[in-house]
Amino acid sequence: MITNMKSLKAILEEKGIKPTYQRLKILEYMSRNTVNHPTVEMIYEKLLKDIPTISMTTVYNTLNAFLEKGLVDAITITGTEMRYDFNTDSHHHFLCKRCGRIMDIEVTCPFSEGKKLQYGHRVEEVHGYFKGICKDCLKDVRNSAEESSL
Amino acid sequence: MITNMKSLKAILEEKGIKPTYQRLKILEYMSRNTVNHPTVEMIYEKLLKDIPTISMTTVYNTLNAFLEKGLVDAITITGTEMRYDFNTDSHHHFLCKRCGRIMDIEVTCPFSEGKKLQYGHRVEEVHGYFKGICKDCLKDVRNSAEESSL
DNA sequence: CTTCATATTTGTAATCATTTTAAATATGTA
DNA sequence: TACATATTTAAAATGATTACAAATATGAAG
Repeated sequence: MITNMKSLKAILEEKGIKPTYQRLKILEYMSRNTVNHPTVEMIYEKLLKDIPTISMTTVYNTLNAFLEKGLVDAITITGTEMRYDFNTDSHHHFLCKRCGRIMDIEVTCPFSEGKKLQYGHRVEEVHGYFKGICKDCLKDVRNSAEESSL
Repeated sequence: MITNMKSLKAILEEKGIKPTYQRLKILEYMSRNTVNHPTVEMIYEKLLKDIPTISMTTVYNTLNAFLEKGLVDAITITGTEMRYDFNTDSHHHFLCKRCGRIMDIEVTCPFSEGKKLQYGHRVEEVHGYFKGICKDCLKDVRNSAEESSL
């Protein structure tokens, strides 16, 4: 787990991205929030506390730069806004329709491998996700049902 | 393959959707265009020729109704606009970054089955897609390379 | 065939995520 | 210190989608 400023700086330099304060802070945020798959808005709102002058545009530009260099992945799963993922290792996601959380899912199969595609297309990206009701929400629903039947 | 007005009407009635002219035409379009995964715009532009008064809103409303009743699937793959699919059988997609075409992909594995998810979540939807360069575009690229080396 | 209630369609305006643009600011170098 | 370049910023533009309200169609009751 890489969380200190020094190695974040090294990561950016390695990718040929000038390590400005904003970029370091955005990368730091991403590296520390690997479970919530944040939106631009979420990142922006959080960084406002440290950098009161930061703009949405900077967050957008920075994430697009990170994306190009493979520092983050972009995931379109909610249908409304882009989610970003610091974990660029091959994995899939689960979106809970009730609480809205996005969780990582590990699946190994011809789909997640991608390469075995027989159609002659050159596969560059593999995206997989599920939608449904997450474990925790299922528990909540059960609890509510119990309450209402008292 | 269901393409005549009569059975389209039956499909709508079966789902409790009143078979208006617009809805029949939209369903007809969907049933006849199973390979291009159209946008709302594409459907709208085509139907304008038959129904000069049709509105975008009607196409949106109708597709949302179809979606709710499971007559079509919605796929978010380009990141910019929703694509609709008349084929609601479990399958995945390939988006060509060069020509923009979306092709059907058949894959059978734990991911496409969905059910085998070990995390305790209730899976209601399975979405999978690849991005890359399609077979035909790869050929084009090769041909261009040959030309430029003449 | 009229009247009325309801559903559908339509056009316009609003919304929301994202991109574009241009000015302001910061950075690095001569 | 001065200048060229990159970055950040705010504001405006864009584009897909939804909300809204008026117009139109539909279907049943008298």
